[in-house]
Amino acid sequence: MSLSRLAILGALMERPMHGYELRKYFEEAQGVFWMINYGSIYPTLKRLEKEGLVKGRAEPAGRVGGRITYAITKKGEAEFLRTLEERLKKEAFVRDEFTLHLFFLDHLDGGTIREVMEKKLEGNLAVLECIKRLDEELKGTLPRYRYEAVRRGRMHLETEISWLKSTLENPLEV
Amino acid sequence: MSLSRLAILGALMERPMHGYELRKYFEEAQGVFWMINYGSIYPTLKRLEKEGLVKGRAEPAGRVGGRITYAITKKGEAEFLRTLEERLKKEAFVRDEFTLHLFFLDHLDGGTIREVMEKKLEGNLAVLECIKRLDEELKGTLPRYRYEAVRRGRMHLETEISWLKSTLENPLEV
DNA sequence: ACGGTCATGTAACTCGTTACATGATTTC
DNA sequence: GAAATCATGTAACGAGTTACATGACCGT
Repeated sequence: MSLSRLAILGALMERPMHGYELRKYFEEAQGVFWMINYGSIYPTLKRLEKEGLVKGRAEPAGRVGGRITYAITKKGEAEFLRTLEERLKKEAFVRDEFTLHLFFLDHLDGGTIREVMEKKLEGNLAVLECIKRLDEELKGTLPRYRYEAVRRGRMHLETEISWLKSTLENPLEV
Repeated sequence: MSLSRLAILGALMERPMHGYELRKYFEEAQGVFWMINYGSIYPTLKRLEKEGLVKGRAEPAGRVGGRITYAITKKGEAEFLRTLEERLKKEAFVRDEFTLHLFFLDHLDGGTIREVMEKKLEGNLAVLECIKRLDEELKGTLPRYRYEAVRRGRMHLETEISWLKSTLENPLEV
């Protein structure tokens, strides 16, 4: 099962939603970490419904062009739990794009490298602020592992920032 | 330009290689962080050659089924540098699969969660050992940013391990 | 009456993975 | 001479992104 399918089922485990709402949900709940496009949402919902994992109903009923709210079915719940466990158990190889870029960075000139690093640092500091706010706001209200996800994200961001700073402090001697 | 294309060009910036050798190169140089499949290598090499970014020659010449060694061209070098810079400059959104899983972890039972976390911890500790060895072996011999890539990988691994440990120490009270 | 945002959808495309097929060369 | 590894390739598939198209509803 694809990540998008799992993500949608997972969101619907919480409450029924329509397509547009799913997008909002991911933007608000974890937009910093993970996102899904409309181009994935609607086809995936259709397919999930055909397989009986979710059930859609027009709401308000009969309105043309109105929204379709999808709820997860019993079968969908079982499938979600099974898949989540399965995915967690098989070690996923993480292809880190930035690490690959880093391996080739020596080919670029010092000025470009510095510029890129500074921009990354800036971006990461902004995201960190965002996560800290999330953390403050949501502390205590979140389920255990949802909070752990935020904490983990924050820790990795802080590590990245610390690495960027130490790298910037020791510029490449030419 | 796709990641695979960039990766292949980047490897060929170092020295000419044939397909099989490229795979070995990534396994040895950065297998912990990044990998490429044969299913990507050969078609990509062909396409790169058609575009004049690399040049292949049979070696030893004329042998049937023998290897084809590819070297990067001037055009390829220019394209590689341009693309690397371009990619670095546009902020890439990182879709972290494990974070998504984490957001849904509360749906699983405590035993399964513990099992998964322990396995992750074990796996990460093994990879850390591997990176530490790399670090020791290669310290001083690596170009600046290639070494930074290793150091960064190590730092993030240590962060992940520390997060896993602290999470395991505070089991979910049921 | 206009702009914004709510809301659904499709088509074309790129990318990458997996599995398979083939055969040469080396090593024991 | 058998097994391992070197070496190249293809076909089918699955997943995700981007861009586009359409139209309703709401506030000012």
